[in-house]
Amino acid sequence: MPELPEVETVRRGLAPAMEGAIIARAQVNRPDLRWPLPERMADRLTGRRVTRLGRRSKYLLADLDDGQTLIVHLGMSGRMQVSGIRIGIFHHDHPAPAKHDHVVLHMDTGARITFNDARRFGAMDLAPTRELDSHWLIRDLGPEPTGNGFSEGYLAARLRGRMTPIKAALLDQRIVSGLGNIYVCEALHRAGISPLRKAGRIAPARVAALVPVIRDILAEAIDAGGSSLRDHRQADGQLGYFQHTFRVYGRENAPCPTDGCGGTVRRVVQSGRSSFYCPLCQR
DNA sequence: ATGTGTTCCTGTCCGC
DNA sequence: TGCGGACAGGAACACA
Repeated sequence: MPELPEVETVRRGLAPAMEGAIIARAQVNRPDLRWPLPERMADRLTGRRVTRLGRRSKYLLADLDDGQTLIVHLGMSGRMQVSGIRIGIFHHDHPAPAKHDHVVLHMDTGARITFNDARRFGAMDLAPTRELDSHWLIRDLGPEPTGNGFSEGYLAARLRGRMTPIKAALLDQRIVSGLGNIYVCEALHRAGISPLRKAGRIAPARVAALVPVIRDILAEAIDAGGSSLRDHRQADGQLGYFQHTFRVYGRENAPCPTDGCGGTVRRVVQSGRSSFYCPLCQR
């Protein structure tokens, strides 16, 4: 499900309920998600104060006061929802336990953080905070697309000589981390680049143009609270609304929204995943 | 090294 | 209303 904007949206919603609060009780309802959960996870979380809730790529990172960090990935269908706190004038009551509520953190403030993941492609691990950069899930990640490391020069260098389609290259988390199927489709449309084009065969000026396009689209999506198709919810349960601005994703056979283009959005499957694009204005 | 297809799991939707 | 198949926002893994 979630790509960088959805994870960042969730992080922002969870932070007020988690940062500074103590995990009074960690409820772990099954031994595994995509992989086994950490050994004795409930014991190791109980009594710990969350000092900071960060994010790297699509990973949420909850730093704890004992030098460990809880790493959380939402996979395709994962949600992290907060209850038992007041947001503005609204009080979010605790919901009834639901199917696929795999981990629940009961905070000492009365807040509750529920990790629900039907498909169980999500993951959690615990690792020393100072060793996070060398953690096997983190170490090979490319730069954050919103950061300085993701520059026109960097991207050009990473794409040079690559015969793989640009679609696959942008989905490769080692090249740039945080993009997924939706935002790659949308960014390529805005940049006028076909998802089928070989990554190493894009004119330098067009590669350069891709960088600000990706930055802008992610920033806009975060502002909109992410994109809610099936699973994504903000931490307070609200829907994101960036999906209403999709130009091509999920719009097979719709007219291309580019001014004066007149093309029709097509869907093709690339390495097992749908790509939506306009064959007229994306070359 | 690089590129591609398969796999994990559950839920939903669509056509018959 | 039921049933089968396609498809879903991710990404590790096996293999050519």
